[in-house]
Amino acid sequence: MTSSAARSVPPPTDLGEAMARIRADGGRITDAKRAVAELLFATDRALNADEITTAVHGIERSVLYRCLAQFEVLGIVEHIHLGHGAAVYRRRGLPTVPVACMVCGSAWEIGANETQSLRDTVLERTGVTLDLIHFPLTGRCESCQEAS
Amino acid sequence: MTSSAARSVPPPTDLGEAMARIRADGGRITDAKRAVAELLFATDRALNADEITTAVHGIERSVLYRCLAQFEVLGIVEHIHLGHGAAVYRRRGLPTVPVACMVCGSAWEIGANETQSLRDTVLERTGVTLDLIHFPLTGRCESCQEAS
DNA sequence: TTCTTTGCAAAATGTTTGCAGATAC
DNA sequence: GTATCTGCAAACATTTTGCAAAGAA
Repeated sequence: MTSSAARSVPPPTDLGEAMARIRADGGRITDAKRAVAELLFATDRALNADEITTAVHGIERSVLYRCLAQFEVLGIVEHIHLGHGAAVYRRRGLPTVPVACMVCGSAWEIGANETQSLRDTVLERTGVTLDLIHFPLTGRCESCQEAS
Repeated sequence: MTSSAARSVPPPTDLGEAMARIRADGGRITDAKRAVAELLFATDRALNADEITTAVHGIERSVLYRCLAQFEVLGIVEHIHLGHGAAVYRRRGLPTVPVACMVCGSAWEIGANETQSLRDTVLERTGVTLDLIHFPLTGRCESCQEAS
């Protein structure tokens, strides 16, 4: 495996392209990888390691993390820290960014295009090209805001 | 200690007001609390537990975390997860939000006022009132962007 | 056949908790 | 005097690592 550049590569358009990318990098297609990839390509929801482990019927934890790490390096998946707990994983290329309430933990998504003006501002001020994926946009949801 | 509402309370304007707030809540002013609070009020930089421990000359780790937790409940400090490592803590009321490069870990700040249009959009779309403090705005800095 | 992957156990990290004795007020 | 705080040790949750055996191409 020739660990490559991750986020610079475009996301794969489908499961087949994802598998091909693993092969092209010298990786092998195993039951574990196929199952995890199929799961993540079958939904737009971001899943945590527990959820994936359950869905993939008892894949070993370290194996799961290693598959996900490989997928991330290859630009196939990305992970998000929604809050203080476990990270969640989703396939790359989804056009939304996460929004989370830091009080109750509820999560939403908004279109990445809606963040354009902030991205312009931050690029100008800091040189940072935002992706807004690794961590959610954080605040308080309506009910938690009222409750305070 | 009558654990109160945290983020809803305005930040204390200075160290004295912070100490008064602890007292008012039934807390005691100890050497540890005074030292940690003085440190955080003496700088605008967000510090992690290691840095605070060093600066406060060997305060016990669990005591430090308990002080910080109490300060957060009282609206005196806030913590930020800049990346995958330890959280950083700063006094509340600073008018900036963190921006971080997820590749190299470098961090910047931008004025909270510069995020107004995003805050309007997210409030309208999701009902979430953003604070953008708990997690940084994430992306790739200029050099990491070029390197990819 | 060769290099990658698995499965298990153990480590690492950062933070939290339980508890007995010390301390603030 | 009494509730809060400290200091220590142990637990905790999530993720990472080392290694020998199994598996993919």
